[in-house]
Amino acid sequence: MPDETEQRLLEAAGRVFADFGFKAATVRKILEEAGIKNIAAVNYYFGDKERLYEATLRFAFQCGLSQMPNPQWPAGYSPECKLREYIRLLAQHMLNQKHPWQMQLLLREFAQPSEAGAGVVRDFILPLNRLLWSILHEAIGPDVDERKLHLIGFSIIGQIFHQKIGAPVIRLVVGENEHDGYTAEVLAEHVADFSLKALGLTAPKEVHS
Amino acid sequence: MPDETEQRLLEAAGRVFADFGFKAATVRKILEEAGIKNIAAVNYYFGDKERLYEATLRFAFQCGLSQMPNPQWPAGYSPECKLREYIRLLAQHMLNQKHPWQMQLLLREFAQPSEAGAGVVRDFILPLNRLLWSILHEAIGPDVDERKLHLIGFSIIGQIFHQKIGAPVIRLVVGENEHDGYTAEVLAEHVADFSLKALGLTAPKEVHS
DNA sequence: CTTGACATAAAACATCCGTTTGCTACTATT
DNA sequence: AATAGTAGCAAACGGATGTTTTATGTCAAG
Repeated sequence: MPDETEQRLLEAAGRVFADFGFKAATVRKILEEAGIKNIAAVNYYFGDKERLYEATLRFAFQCGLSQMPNPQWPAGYSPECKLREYIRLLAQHMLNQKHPWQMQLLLREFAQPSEAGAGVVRDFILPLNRLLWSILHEAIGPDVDERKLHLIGFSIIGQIFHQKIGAPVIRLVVGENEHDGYTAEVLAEHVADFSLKALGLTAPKEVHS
Repeated sequence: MPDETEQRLLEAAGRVFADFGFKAATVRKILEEAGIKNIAAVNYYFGDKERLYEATLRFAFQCGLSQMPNPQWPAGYSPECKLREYIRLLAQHMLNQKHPWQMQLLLREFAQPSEAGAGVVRDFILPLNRLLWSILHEAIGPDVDERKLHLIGFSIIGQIFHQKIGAPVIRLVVGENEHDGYTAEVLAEHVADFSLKALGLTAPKEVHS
């Protein structure tokens, strides 16, 4: 089956690239991970290693990340609820990812965008920010400096990203025991509480706790 | 001069390791960067590439990061001011670093701790967190869940780390023009305002803006 | 049945990388 | 002056890696 091997190649490449980075990931390791004995498969299907990487990036984007929120809320939905839900969606999407390598790969490009990934990352990050900005705009009011709006957005996203990117170190700092309790739901609720209060918004659903 | 070359080797290794990561950084590239023609210098002074990496990590830590705050405030200093100052110190230290590769190297270990760097990173991150926790403890009161305290700390640190780690993407998102205005002072003030309000603390120095 | 395109397999190639080795120059000690 | 230790240098080695080439199998169209 022709395209089946190509698919396995992409998934295996995703895992290996995510684990080791572009340079440290070897073609032979990817092939072994994919269970393919044909050493020339990468060059046969993708030309060379670099184009395999680009394809893997695009694959990770289409497969797991373009399905992100873009939720359609009913008219009259309060901005507070929208914001809380946005945070919950983002946290769940980043932390409960079924295929962890997809997010790992994107985070690699996030910290050090390669030429290949700059466009892809921007296509993923920018809409995420635009949506958040529109919510914030609605929540705070129209008379806010645009730069302030951006900074608030980064403050919110930064809290979530930090929990994802820094997870290994955070685990060391608080101990495995406590860190196991850092589920997406717990983190989302904390970030939402923290951020909503920072914006001076009444926090809905704060009955419990 | 013997130790001079060793020093140049360490600094060059720092830059190259920070730029390319451990695997992609080659010994020959480091030597070229250091202006050393002796190909065996790395092995001569450090044994092998890996021990050079460890030494570089330790060097980066001692040279630029152990000088971080640990400030001694006068008695009676309000927790609000302490917190605001802590944020400003951390932001300045992370963003205004004279030798960018030091922070870059640490951030690499932050996202993907190697065996060599786990201890070093923890020695750098943990005291930072302990100090912040003590401030928060003082600011909020003794009757706060410890886990909540940790989460608040990560929310604050996460905002700053995100601005550092994600700088390339953030620059793409908001444009170079606006991003050039994201100085350490501006970011610190925003993060402090945001976080202090989230904690329900009165924000000092908020007269301007 | 033959042909030709496609997929797999395995060997081979050229390059790069970390490391080792042998050598030379210099310096301080005896 | 002779010796030992240190530092720099360049060639070379062994191994890994990306890629190319050649050979083999598969299968549908003519």
